Amino acid sequence: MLFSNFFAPTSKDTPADAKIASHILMLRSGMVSQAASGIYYWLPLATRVLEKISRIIDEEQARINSQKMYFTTIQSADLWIESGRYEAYGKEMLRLKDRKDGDFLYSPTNEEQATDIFRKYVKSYRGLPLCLYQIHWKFRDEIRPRFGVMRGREFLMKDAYSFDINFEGAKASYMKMFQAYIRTFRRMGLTPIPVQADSGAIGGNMSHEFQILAETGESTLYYDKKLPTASDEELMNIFAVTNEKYDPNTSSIPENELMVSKGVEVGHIFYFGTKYSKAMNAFVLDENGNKLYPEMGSYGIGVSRLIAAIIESSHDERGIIWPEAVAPFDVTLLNLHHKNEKCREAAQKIYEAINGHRKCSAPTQKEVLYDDREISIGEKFADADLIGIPWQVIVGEKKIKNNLVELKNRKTGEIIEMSPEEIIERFGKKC
RNA sequence: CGGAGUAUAGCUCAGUCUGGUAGAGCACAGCCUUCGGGAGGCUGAUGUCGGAGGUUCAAAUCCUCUUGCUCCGACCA
Repeated sequence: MLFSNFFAPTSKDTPADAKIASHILMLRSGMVSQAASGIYYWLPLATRVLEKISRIIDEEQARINSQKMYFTTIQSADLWIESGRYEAYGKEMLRLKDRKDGDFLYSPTNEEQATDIFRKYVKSYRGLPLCLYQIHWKFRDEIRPRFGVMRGREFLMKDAYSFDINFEGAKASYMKMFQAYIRTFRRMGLTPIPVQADSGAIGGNMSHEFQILAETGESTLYYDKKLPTASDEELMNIFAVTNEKYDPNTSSIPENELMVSKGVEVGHIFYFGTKYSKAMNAFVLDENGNKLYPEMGSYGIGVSRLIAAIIESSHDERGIIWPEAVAPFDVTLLNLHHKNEKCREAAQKIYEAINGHRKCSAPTQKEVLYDDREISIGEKFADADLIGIPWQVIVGEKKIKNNLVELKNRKTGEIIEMSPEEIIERFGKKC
């Protein structure tokens, strides 16, 4: 992608409304733009990150046989009346009327629809277990939206729904999803902290939140200090709670091994048994021909919030530092001297080698943002650091005389000099 | 929902107290000079002063109503 063609309206000014790093940086880097309170446009840069995150989620869901589909954003109120939540959900739910004066709502969550699609088609215990998920927009009319996309009203959420034949099956599904979430967050360069949680409006009695440590987080976490170094399997059993549940008198962790930090909730999983299957008469026949109401769970990841959480946990005074797995581009190419023929040639050659072979679908292919704009050098460096692509290839006239360019690591600041050919070897498409 | 603010150019804000020609910096467009960390100069374009009503010879400014947005609290992926 050529930066001169790329819609990323960066700014050095900090908008007055933004208070926390992720909000400031998302606005300054041209990722999002506010459309209304708690509602944001997602510009191309942010969209790339949403897609990177979604792909990781998709891969990890596939591993546990959770199948992707789309529920709907607009739902008929009927299902919610049936489940009993139409009244219970309150003002947070956006209610709508169609032209025939029918009652609809914009999905805040989709348990009812998942149960509905299940009961329509699954009639036998042989159809279980089943797990369906989507990554789709939700709307919750928060009393007070704040911190940019961290607490927006409209947000992108991954939500999965599991159906099992009995409690043991449901618990196994819950545990599989638990592990999948740990892997998902770790692949994004994050350290998730699973904490026992209340199940809120979703209902049920087994629930965990996944928190990411961040100074600006809204939750206070108490956890065993072993946690940041634990393996995926160990994480599940390590002590961690939010402040609402922490009681120093009953805590099993000695004070000197206890950590207290602020966290951002990025995932939440629930087991709620037959709450919806019974309310909505979703049943299958078991091997004896008896009615069996499936045991259900639901599993959310706040995809759009994750972007903010990642930035909160990975930035410096100059801008964002993307973990490689979710970066909008793998590498950015800065041509410092666009009037210098050698620089132009070298940059163009590198750009084409990385970006040129669009037919190549090898998994090693890298995406490059080439800053070809005719602007000052300082502005290029500032934008590159602000946008936070993990690797910067810097082409300048001083080095190119000796057939050298620089490879700079955004996170460490480390610079390695190498030839354009070596850059191509490292980032070029390999078919 | 309770409390507190705020609304003037794309952004950050001045001007409002004390009514009298709509402003600055940044950004934007053109030209010139620069060129290893948001450089400098010249020229230029940009506004229903959030909306409605009122007072007045005259309203961004005073009064009334209204809407949006932000912040602080209790709720939430």
